[in-house]
Order: sequence, then structure tokens, then C-alpha cells
Amino acid sequence: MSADGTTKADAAAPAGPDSDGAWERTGDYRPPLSITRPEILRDGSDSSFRELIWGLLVVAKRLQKYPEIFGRRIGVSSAQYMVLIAAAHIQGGRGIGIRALADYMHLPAPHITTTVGRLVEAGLLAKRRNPADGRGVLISMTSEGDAALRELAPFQQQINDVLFAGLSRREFDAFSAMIDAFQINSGLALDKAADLERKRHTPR
Amino acid sequence: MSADGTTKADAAAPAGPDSDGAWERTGDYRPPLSITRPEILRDGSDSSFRELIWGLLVVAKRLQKYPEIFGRRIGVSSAQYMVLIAAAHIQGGRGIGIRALADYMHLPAPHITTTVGRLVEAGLLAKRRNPADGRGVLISMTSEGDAALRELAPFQQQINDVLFAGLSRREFDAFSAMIDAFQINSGLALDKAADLERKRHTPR
DNA sequence: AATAATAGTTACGTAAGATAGCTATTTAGC
DNA sequence: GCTAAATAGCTATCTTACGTAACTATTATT
Repeated sequence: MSADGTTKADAAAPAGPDSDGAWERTGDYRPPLSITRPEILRDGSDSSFRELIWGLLVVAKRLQKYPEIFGRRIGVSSAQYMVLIAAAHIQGGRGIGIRALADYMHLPAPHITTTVGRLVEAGLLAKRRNPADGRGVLISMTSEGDAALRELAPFQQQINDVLFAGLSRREFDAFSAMIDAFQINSGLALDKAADLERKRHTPR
Repeated sequence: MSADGTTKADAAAPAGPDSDGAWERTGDYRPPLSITRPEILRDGSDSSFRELIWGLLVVAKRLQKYPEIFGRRIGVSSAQYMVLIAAAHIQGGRGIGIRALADYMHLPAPHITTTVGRLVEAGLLAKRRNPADGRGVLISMTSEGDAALRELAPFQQQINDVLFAGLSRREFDAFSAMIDAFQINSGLALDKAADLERKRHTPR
């Protein structure tokens, strides 16, 4: 299964003698291939792919820190900041429902309910019954919420300017296109994973 | 401060009449600019930037699910899987210390300690005192850990093949380069944020 | 009118990850 | 050589994210 010639069954155990300081570097552990597409492999190794994935995970974790930072600036938690921004994006003229927010954010509805509740307590969001559907509610920004975002903007601008420093418009567009494509692929890959898990657990 | 002509101070409040169903779409809320770089703005609007950021956050959240999925397959948590992979990457021939792992993963050392502890309990990692430095320990894969990764590999390959489906080698390389650059910028932006926060809280 | 579907809420559980304070060992200064 | 400082790691605790299950209230379906 390993693409290279070295089939070392027991490279896993702590290799070499630990009685003295001498160590052969030949014992370096090599994990199995994590991808098979020939366009990605290089000399039968997936190491450049692994590095990319690791880089992506590093970036992903960092990106999740921005909501935390921006939120702290206006006195709300990371999740609360995200909901606030999401509401700002899609509230439209009349407000937006919990379910629509949940879908937009790819989060379960109960999470939205509690988080919106806290933002309403804080006065940043307003919540009223949907006059057109008594089951639903309409969430919208308050002027306090708007003021918080406006107060935040200069801080945010300085940080985002650094985040995209040195990027030409052409590069920005290329980056956007790649992320769009990757967003699709990552969704398909998650579906694939769910598929495989289902097959495994219900092999009937 | 708003780049467009419409300076609507109170667009924040739920606009328009809610007594009937008639709604003017002119009341749509517009958040303040989140970036100022002219290469990014389009007609004075940051909406394409916001969309990119939102896409990045969606991708980021999805990426964080993969460790969870892969980990579940071999009976460990998301964080445990990440530590296992990290150890596999950098254990070298003799093993790796807690601090080095923590740095590699950009996580606080105590988190590594507890997570490694669970993986040792599970038999996937081995831990021994560093013979060259009595304070330190050396973490390395066990053959059980290696077996788990090998058992996981086919599953992982199918998913990763979907994740990068349709990507040519050239596109893969371009993507890698962009992520590398973005990794640097995101680090700098975090530094900038910490800077600004420090200045705010110690204005002396 | 009875039933199903939908919007939202409440309550609870798991786990990530940050912080503070501690012990043990090694290195540096006198 | 002995004391002080730095370093590696551990334990305990706290906050928060986010998922699931069970429930209520309203609207749509037949």
C-alpha cells in the first residue's frame, strides 16, 4: 500500500537504542498516504499535501480567533459576534428568522436561539414576533448594535488591511475563486464522509 | 465614514411599517466598511471582501470537522487525532517533547499534556523520560498507533480525493502558495490585533 | 376537525482550549 | 559548590462552543 519501496512494518515503535545518545535518523516515522490523486502526489509522497492541510488547519484556527477578538472589543463572545454579523448581513429590511440564520451559519437552531437571546439582553439585537407567521420571530439590528459595529470598524479595518496586505486585485479575485471552489469541494467531501460512515454502521 | 452617499443614521432599527405586509427594500441594513485597501473594495463596497471572509469561515469550520471524523473512525476525539498526527509528523526517530508539540500545534502545553495522556492510555502513543534531559519526555507512536493510522488511510484517501477533486497539479501548487502567504498574513494580523489591544488597555 | 409539519425554545451533555499555580530538573551566577 | 533562575511538564479549574433530545406554539394539510 505504501508507494515507496520501504515497507517498514515496525517503524512505529521508538526506534533505535536509547541507552546512549547515538541515533540513526533512518528510523523516522512515515505515516501512510492520506490521498491518492496523482496530481497531488510528488514522487509517491503525500508530504506536500500534508503540509497544505496542516497550513489550512493553522489558518482555520487563526481565522476562528478573529470573531473572538472583534467580539471582545464590543463586549460579546465569539459566537455572539458571529451571529451579530450574520444578522447584519441578511436581516434585510424587516429582519430574519432563527432558522434562516441557522442555515446561513451552518449551526443548529438552538445555538442561534440562545445566542440571539444574549444579544437581545445586551441590546444589540431586537426580536419581535413575525406578524406574518405567529410561530416565527424577526431578528434585526438595534441602533445600539449598529453603533457597536461602527465603533468597531476602525479597529477591524487596520487588522483586515494587514490580513490582505500585498494582495493585488487580481490575486484577491483568484483567491476568492479558489475559496469558492474549495467551499464546494469541502462540502462534498463531508457528504462523502457521512456516506462512508453510514455504510460502515449499517452494512445491511 | 460610509463610502456611499447614503448616510442613514438610523437604518439600524427595524425599518418601515410592520402594521401591514408592505415593505420597502430600501431599508436594508448596511454594516460599516471592514477593510479600506482600494485593491479589495469594489465601487466603495466591501461586500466581496465580506463574502470571501464568510466563505473562509465556512471552510474553516468544515476543516475542523475532518479531525473529528477521522478521529471517530479510530476511536479518539478530534483533539486527540490532531495530536496523534502531529506526533506522527515530527516525532523523528527518537520522539518529541511536549513543548515542541505545543509549538507545532499552536496550542498551550497543558492541553498537549492531557491529550497525550489519553492517547497513551489508549495505547496509541508511547511516553518515556528523555534520557538526555530528566525534565523532559519523549512522545512517539506505538505500533498500535501506527496500525490505527494505516487502518484509517483508505477511508481518509477517499475523502481527501473528493476534497481535491478536479484540481490540476498547477492549481494545487497555486493554492498551496496562496495558503502559505495567507498563513503569514494571518499571523501578522493577529500580532497587529494584539498590539492594538495592548495599546488600548495600557494607554500610558 | 384531526393530523402533520414547522418555528422556536429549554435543558442537558461533551469537549476544546485558556489560565493559574504547582513540582521537578537543569543551567547560570557568585 | 551552592544558590537563584530558567525550563519542562503536570494538575485543576473555568469559560465557551456546539450538539442532541424533548417540548410548546402556531400554521398547513387532508
